[in-house]
Amino acid sequence: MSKDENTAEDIKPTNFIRNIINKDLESGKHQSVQTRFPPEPNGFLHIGHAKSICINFGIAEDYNGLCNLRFDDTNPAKEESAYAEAIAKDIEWLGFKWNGDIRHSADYFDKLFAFAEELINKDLAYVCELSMEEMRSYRGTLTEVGKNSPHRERSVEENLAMFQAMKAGEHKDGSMALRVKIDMGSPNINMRDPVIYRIKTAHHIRTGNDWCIYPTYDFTHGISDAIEGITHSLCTLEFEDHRPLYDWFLDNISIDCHPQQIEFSRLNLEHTITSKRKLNQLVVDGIVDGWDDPRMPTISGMRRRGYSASAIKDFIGRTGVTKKVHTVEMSLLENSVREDLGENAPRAMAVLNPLKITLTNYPDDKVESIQAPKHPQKEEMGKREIFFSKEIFIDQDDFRESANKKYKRLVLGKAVRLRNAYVITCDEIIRDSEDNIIELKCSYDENTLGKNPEGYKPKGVIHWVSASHSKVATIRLYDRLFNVANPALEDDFMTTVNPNCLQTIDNARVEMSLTTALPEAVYQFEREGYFCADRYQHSTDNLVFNRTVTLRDSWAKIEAKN
RNA sequence: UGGGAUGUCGCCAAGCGGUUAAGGCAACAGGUUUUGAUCCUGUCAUUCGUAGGUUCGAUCCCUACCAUCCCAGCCA
Repeated sequence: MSKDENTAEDIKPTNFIRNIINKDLESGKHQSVQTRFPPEPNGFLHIGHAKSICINFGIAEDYNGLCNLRFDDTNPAKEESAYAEAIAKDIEWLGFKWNGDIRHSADYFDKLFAFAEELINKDLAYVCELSMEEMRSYRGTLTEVGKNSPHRERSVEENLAMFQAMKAGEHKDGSMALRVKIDMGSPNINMRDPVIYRIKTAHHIRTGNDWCIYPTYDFTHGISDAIEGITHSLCTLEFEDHRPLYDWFLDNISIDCHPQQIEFSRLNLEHTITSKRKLNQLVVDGIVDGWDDPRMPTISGMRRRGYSASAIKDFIGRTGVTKKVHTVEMSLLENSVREDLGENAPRAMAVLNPLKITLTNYPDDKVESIQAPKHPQKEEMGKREIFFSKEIFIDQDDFRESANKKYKRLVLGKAVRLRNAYVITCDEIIRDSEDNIIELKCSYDENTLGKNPEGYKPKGVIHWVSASHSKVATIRLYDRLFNVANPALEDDFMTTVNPNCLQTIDNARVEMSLTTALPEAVYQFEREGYFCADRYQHSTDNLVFNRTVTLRDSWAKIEAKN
């Protein structure tokens, strides 16, 4: 089949990892695929994790394989159960299902300890009493080889006894560590006798106070993969240098599974930051309201913003999988969000900055009910009821006293179409004592409901809301969190925070159909953008909508040019 | 200056010795439109980091150079 015979649905993602898997399946190296997603429960998942999730779970799905969720909980000092719970929820929300129960590296602590003893028995590991500072100086530098620890030649028996003593809590934190005996002269610093167990008196979220020694990531990760029968261990580029160590452990312990570690590049997004430390700083410093603030690039933040799981997954799919360090433009994410919401979000009208209009020729007490489509292209989505009356609100931006032909909205003396309703003409401007426009007197053309007026053409279409049949709502307009494309490159990323990343409007007016909006429901407010009823603060009595993303705005471009 | 990686359009990204160098996003120019939205049409790399080489033929192979990223936690 040639490329242009493919429909969009037929196009399966292709990338270097899938190519490797395809070969492994063809060659018979593997009969099935087993991946894993191994987050450390020390923070919330962000857009970068979403990529890893999509790769690991996505490959498992597409190859009819399985993907485990395993918390990489080897550092109790940093980990919290609350994070683990939030992470699991985020993955479920994204729509992925892990294989069996949630795993934990801690589940393998006993096995890991036994493997460490095996290495000692093989004279491949030793207890080292060098302080951290000493160990650093013994390690050498990038260009100078390291030198052997004075404790490197302890007897197996002594090492075994000391390791047991470490485990028994007979030594202070940091006073000694179990190291593996590889090569202090290796050009790869990771191979210069890395530590595999350290003494750390801390309460662990899974094992409580059972242990006072904990295995390091390098020792734990590959072995955990092997225990779980992982075929392809997919991780990010910074672990490339660790691969020789990953392989060394599996080659030197008694285990009959040797997963292949494959590294891909992290996802970087313009105008955002994906460093747990920095995201945490935004939370702690009160720049945002929490890890799930709609401005945060966390999964839960994007969810609260109104981004759907499918939009996020679509975006990840569009960014591809390579080993090239890259930074993706925000417009790609916004495109995925708009595409999804444009298709699925019901329409409604909301006036952000109300300007009152009185229709002088409309009966005082008349109220008309109009059935408006929920989606202009999808009739099957049904209708909603809107109300028309003598007093209405339009947006302040949709009126000008005078304007050139390019301005397709309401102008004094000119006509405009009210979306889903009549054509009106502006007759008079009412001002307050300070010369501010506070009201417009207009006349409506009663023969224009659902049909074009005779003898003249309105300039455009604007949205509106009935004064009597609308509700006040709080609307939060979000903008990018950072003003520069790559805040991580700045000396102090905090100085690039966009002071206007949130604008709150509390006197917006929304049509009545929105009073039944459920939290997390996303609507298109016509001509404005997509808005999501806040997951936590929105209710029938207190309407709160977060702007997910604006509509594309070619008018803004035209205006900017002039 | 050691080791590991990467360099194809503004941003992503296919390509795997013979292609008119896919596609998406962005941008630009038109058309439709009761959302300046959507939708539709068109334009957008004689060139693949640079320089040599191998070959009838190179983005794909070789060599050198250049640029960028990662590594000196008892973090992951």
